[in-house]
Amino acid sequence: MAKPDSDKPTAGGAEGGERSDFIREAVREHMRTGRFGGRVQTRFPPEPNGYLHIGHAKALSIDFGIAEDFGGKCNLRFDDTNPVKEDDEYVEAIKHDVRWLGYDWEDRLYFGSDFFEQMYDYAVELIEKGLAYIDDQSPDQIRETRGTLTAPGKNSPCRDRAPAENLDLFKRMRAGEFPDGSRVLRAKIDMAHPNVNMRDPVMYRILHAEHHRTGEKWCIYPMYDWAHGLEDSIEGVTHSLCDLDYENHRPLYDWFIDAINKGRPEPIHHPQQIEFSRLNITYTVLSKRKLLTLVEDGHVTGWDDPRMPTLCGLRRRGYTPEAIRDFLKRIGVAKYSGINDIALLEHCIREDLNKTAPRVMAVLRPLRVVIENYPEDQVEELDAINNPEDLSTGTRKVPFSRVLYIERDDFMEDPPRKFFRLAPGREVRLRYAYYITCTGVVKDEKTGEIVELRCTYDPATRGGDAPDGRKVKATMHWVSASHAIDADVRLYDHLFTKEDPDDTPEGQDFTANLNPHSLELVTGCKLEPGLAQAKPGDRFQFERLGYFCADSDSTDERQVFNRTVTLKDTWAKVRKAEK
RNA sequence: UACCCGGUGGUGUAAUUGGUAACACACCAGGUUUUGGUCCUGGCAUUCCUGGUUCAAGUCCAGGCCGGGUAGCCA
Repeated sequence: MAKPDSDKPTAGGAEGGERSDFIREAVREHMRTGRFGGRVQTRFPPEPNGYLHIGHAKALSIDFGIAEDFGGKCNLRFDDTNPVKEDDEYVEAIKHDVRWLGYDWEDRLYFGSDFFEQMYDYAVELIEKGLAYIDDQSPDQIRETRGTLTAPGKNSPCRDRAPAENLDLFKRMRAGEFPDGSRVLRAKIDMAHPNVNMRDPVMYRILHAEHHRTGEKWCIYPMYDWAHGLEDSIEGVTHSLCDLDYENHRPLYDWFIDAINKGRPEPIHHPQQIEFSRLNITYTVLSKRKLLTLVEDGHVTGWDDPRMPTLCGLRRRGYTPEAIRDFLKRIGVAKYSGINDIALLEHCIREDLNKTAPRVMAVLRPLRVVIENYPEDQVEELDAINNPEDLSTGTRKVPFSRVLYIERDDFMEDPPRKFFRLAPGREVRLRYAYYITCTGVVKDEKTGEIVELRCTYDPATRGGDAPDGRKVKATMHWVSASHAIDADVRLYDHLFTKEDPDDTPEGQDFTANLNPHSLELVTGCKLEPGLAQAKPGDRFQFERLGYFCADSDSTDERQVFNRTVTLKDTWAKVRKAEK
């Protein structure tokens, strides 16, 4: 399906959906004029040399999204033209991430290396037409004679080699007669071209390396610029969507196809490349090189560290595919290279999880509370709502007893004006339980640290409502001390302290802006007992704190949770404003 | 001082393709609330500049200013 010749105008959604951006507009115009026979075919072309990150997800959402909007198809194609960097391990990881995000390439999985033979034949055609030549210069010589951005380059002494000799040399290159780096095949374009990419670019280099798919079959490998457009052409891709980096390369891709088609009875398919700006997010780096540095230098624990913007990192952090796709939809597509506020991503995950994550009570920094007038051995099972945004998820029972834990932050001995929570003599509500009043503070004699609160409860307020209608200013979460389970919780914050991590003093790199507090490990947390059943990947809202995701590091004795994102916190804002 | 591409609020996008600036996030101010969450209401831009065409310009034209990218046998 959607092969070059199945040119049936695409049905349903062929209007291009309700979304409007400059690419969809162009495709719509192509549909109107019949440019590609009413066909839309895209592709997502990662190189299998690393893990996908949210920037790739933007490309994914454009490639698959536009195909879907116009009733077309999107291929998954691995661009594997550099055997020394690529590996099967990445192929599998990438496929997994693409599927996780919710995109389906069906049976259209391709590898650039599947087309090596065809590309070789095209190269032979160019040589025969005198449009490509073998250059014996060294890499250094080629670089030196390329010229600069403002000065033209110089012709290679090999440039006017006869086609027959070029062909012979090219065949011998393939046959393995020459060592790595000794020769290359170059396109014969123009060494004085103002676009440096057009100064006789290298098409093939000699690389005696084992390829993850073709093994030892080849010892010459096509350069990306030569291969990429041909892969698109062979697959019948109508719209080659890519980021702005390749804008200056488009004339070259067009030149290659035109050169192949020159004098050819059956011209090969000529895709239309359209470039969009890549994703930038505040407090984040999104380049493979920088992400690799973070991993290799141990600034994070790995590619799936929950602070990483990789898809595996975001997944472990607790992000949902829905939230990521929603974010990508909201930021749109354009050519302007701006920077997106990470707050929007956080908004998207909150919005998703608010509707879907079960609420539970978890005390991160426990403060012991004894309800003095509550019977010593009594335990009550109280009803708690699982999700007030989705009552169909029902209720659960949580145990209440004489000794509880509350959050240390929820008590202040000497509270400022706007602090609504517990304080000496003050009454608050324990969620789904009772009103309690603080009657005493127990301190460590040596350190002065508060170790326990003494409180009384009002039995008439069971469930959290006062029959006399009296109000409290705060409702707090809690757990029963004897029933709670233990957990470690990882609190994550932005990986960098600057919106633009590259904004550094002279001589320093982006790692100078690493946030030393991007991970805070909190041990000895107390969770409501039901959480013992949580499985890695399960997401919850810890009431009043944020959204958390059970981590694979959890053991039978101790659950481990990662904080996906905090709840919006106006109290934190108030405190910050008063500082 | 070469070539390519951009410029609409704090941020990212929109504007029936020439008809009087919209949406979201952020921020600020209120309301509701058994989560200081959610939800609701209100506030927040003379579209980089200067000229021109036009009844009418964010949209078209000219010049300028500013920003990004480009010199791998990487992709």
